[in-house]
Amino acid sequence: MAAALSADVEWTDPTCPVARAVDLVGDRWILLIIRDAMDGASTFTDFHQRLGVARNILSDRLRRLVEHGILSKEAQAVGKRHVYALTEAGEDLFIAIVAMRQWGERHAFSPEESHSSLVDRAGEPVPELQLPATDGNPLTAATTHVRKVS
Amino acid sequence: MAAALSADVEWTDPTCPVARAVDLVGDRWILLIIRDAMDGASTFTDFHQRLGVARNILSDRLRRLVEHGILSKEAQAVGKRHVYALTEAGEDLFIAIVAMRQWGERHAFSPEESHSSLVDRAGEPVPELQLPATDGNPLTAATTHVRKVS
DNA sequence: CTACATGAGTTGCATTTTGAAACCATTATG
DNA sequence: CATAATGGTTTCAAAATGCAACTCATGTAG
Repeated sequence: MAAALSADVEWTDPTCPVARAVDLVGDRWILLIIRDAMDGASTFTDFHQRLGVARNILSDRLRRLVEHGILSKEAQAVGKRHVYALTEAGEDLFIAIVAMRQWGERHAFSPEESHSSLVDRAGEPVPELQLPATDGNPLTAATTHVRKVS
Repeated sequence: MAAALSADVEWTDPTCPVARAVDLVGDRWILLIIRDAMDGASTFTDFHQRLGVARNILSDRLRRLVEHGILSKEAQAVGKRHVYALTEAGEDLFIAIVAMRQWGERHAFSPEESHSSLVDRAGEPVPELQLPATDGNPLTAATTHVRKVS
């Protein structure tokens, strides 16, 4: 498990993994870039067309993601020049994106609105994430706490 | 499951739950506010001291979170005046925050750095989130895809 | 070979958002 | 009564964002 970061980052809160994650990927466009990368987008134009983000901003975000080891950028010999691909660290954001998606499905749509959904290869809906304790009941914010570093 | 939103939002991508979630909570300070709310922060001063965010920005984010039904704001009779608390929709972000935390633990720390950790009431570390398919293997971006709305 | 199109950006501003500091209004507290 | 704490708002400078236009390299049709 290599570190995702080669460039130096000014951490908001150096001992908190949530804060470090937010420093790296807690940006509106970055999260949507990763969503689209997981859905098959791979070139600058892919991302630009899907997101409708300004080109300079897209350029900046792609560069930062490559610097931080979340995307890789490879030159292709023929045809399309550059291909962005998720690194292992980028692929590993899958659970986080799914968590966002499932929260959005539950809380950002009214009952009569329809939305896209995530399905497996058989076309079956992906199940809901949960965090079972050893006793089987789901853990929540109320049943857990942060143990600060010593 | 009531909708989280009372105020109108300009959705970046109205049919995508990830995009709607990002529109509501995909902001650096918002995610850290929710983290701290889950860790016991409840007043303006709590959040300000923990985050070190500018007061006007904090004020704006708290207002937006209340507008969108993620936090509630209640006046207290005696002592501290206002108390912010997570609504049901806010509590339900627990899994998403944990996903961010676990990704951060895996990819934003070098081996020799230490970080805070999330433990249950018994002091046991919270297990890693995963998304098992019906066959038992974890689902990934490669084994799932987005089915667009019809 | 020339003209045009495509991909992947960069540059130059105008607008927006952010951040820091100061200010303000209401309770408490000595 | 003077002072402090709480929960903000205002002001203004600096940074980030967004849009349009420009660049530059390759590929493609005539």
